[in-house]
Amino acid sequence: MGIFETLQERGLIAQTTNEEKIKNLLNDQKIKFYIGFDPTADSLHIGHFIQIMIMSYLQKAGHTPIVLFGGGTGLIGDPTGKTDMRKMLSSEIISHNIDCFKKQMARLIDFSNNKAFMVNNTDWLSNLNYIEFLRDIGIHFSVNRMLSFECYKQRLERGLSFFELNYMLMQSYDFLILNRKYNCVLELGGDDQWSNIIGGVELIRKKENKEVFGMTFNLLTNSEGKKMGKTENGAVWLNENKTSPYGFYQYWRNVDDKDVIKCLKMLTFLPIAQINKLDKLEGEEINKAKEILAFEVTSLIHGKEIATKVQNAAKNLFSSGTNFDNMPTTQIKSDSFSNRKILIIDLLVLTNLVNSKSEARRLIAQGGISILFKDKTFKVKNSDEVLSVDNFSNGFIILKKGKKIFQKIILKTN
RNA sequence: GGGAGAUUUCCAGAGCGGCCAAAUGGGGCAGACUGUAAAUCUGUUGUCUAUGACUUCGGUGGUUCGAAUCCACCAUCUCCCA
Repeated sequence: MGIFETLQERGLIAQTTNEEKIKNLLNDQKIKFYIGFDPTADSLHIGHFIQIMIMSYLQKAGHTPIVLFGGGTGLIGDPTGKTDMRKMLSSEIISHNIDCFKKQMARLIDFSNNKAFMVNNTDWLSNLNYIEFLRDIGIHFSVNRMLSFECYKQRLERGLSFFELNYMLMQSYDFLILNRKYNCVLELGGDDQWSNIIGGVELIRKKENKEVFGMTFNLLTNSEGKKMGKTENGAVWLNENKTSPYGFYQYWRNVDDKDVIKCLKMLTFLPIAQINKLDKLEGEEINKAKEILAFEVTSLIHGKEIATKVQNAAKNLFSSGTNFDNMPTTQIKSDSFSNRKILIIDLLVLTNLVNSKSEARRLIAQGGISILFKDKTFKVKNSDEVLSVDNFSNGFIILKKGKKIFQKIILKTN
């Protein structure tokens, strides 16, 4: 079975410009392909992760990935699928973001010995001459046609600036340049990128009289069709400072029953036969599949060692073990105490478990906070309740918010 | 350039000059039930030194005992005409 079939089997492939030819290209030849990344944040998130997985698959199959950083296009912002115009970013922020992306990608993609390339489209976009660009590239794009694309239709209701409309031209131009410079013949992307991708394929056909290809991948959506990887903090980030490995693990541990198999296929390298076995699990047993999913994804991102740690931490907490290692921890200094005592509400705010004292009071009133010390659990019943230094006789206590959120509080004696 | 309209709390979207910290829905959070799932039901969802006080309804001023609500100007956006 070829690599194309592997991707297909895992439910990754959404659309292709020419399935037969792409299949042939990927299964029987060695090609260069590219995926673009917009450096709009200082960390990759789970949506990017799928793209990286795919690059990894294809690299292992002998193809050469080109990672394109949209340093130039990032200055515009992709209007696709966005209801509002994106914030414009300064070039300093963008280059910082690119550095962060590089580090994270290096985990799964081998950049040594020209096995993969990284390029930045600032290199060719920033020196463009407006008139030449219009004559050379702009002439090949029909605005009528562009506006008929689904992705722009939404924006037509809300407003789409000329500025943003150019995004498609620039992305298409990227493909043209990469084709000329690297002989890149395939552009990949999320399914929301479909129209931008065919823009490039058509441009190359018109300019170079060559046939190149495009293929998109399914976005990670849950059974209700909503994008996955969103939390109250915005996204599930790959950077450990933005989403802790423990939080990352927990996100996947808690996915809906209906989404586990899909996630296993799309986000792990687990053999399909093994996934099919897990698919047979029912009822409570599905939790096993979730554990595997969480472990596999976490180890791909944070490494096996950390994944093992956080998995143990989670297991211990939820099976009421007594091992509190490797869970999210906050240190507090003893000078946060007055008279060797601290209000529990204040502690909750201090540890960022809540955003305000009002929220803390509300939670306590609804019975959502408990404290664990000296191996016993106490529900906090009153917002006047106080914790004293003596309660830290083990050196720490555990704060519990709701059923799943734990925080270990270490008393730092300074 | 001319005209019409909009801007409300996380989002959508009500809002009569006093009874508006602001309806309703979504989302979030918590409780019950569970399997660290879903569904369902309940509560909650500006802040604080907390039965009261304070700060919010694009911005700045004004009218008024009193303004999210009225007026003026500014900003942004949408629509119609050129």
